[in-house]
Amino acid sequence: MVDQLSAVFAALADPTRRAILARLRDGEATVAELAEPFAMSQPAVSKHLKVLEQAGLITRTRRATARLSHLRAEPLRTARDWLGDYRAYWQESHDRLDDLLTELQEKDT
Amino acid sequence: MVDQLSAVFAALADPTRRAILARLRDGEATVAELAEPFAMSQPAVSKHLKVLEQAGLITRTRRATARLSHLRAEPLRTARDWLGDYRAYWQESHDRLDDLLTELQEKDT
DNA sequence: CGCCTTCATAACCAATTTGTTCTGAAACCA
DNA sequence: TGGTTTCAGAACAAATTGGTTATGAAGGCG
Repeated sequence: MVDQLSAVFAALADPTRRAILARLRDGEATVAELAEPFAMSQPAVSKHLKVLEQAGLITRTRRATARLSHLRAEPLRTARDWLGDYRAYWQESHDRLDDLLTELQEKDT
Repeated sequence: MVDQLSAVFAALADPTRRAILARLRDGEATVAELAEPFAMSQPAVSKHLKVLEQAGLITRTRRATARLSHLRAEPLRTARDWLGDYRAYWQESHDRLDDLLTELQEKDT
């Protein structure tokens, strides 16, 4: 994988990895904890964690024999910024009033 | 690919496909026009277009012998919404003042 | 009609992805 | 020290991806 953005999107393309990220919003977790919800072996989860780490979406620390994963959401902001460049194209109508209403709606969110 | 979100992120993971989407912001284009910037065969580009179409990111129409691709940005909004759920996690500090400032800053953008 | 242009599809190939099982390293615990 | 827990890495297999070349279908044009 050459660029950061491709790595992030590729990491997000897998539902298991998205679920792992969602879990990590509640705080750090061990590999076993992260593996628990999935019908998949521990090494498979370790591989997913490696993908997430290489995309910069998690960092990892040790505590005793456990390896803790931590969410690192910064690259998600980059991805979101990229998507933001298309904001003008995902509204059907393009007349002035509609743009204004959308603009106001944006401010509210 | 099971779900829509995975398909969209997978489609975005390729720089060629992101470049195609960017080009389509300037309006519809033929396969030949889309292929022109890339050092790659026409069938390769056709395959990329198929991936984009299946992710719902383009629609296609005919005009004479040409097949025109049109940007359909709606799924990008869905992807951006998903990323938005992590907004609270991509700022380092989490104290109240910082949150308030970020909140205000958000409204400005 | 016959030709040309535009493009999709088929067949193929190499590399990558996503899972598996087996093994062993690292760090704590009795 | 020796055992246990936690996890990563190696080796393997199957499916997918991203490219190729060859072919032919669809639709104007002389």
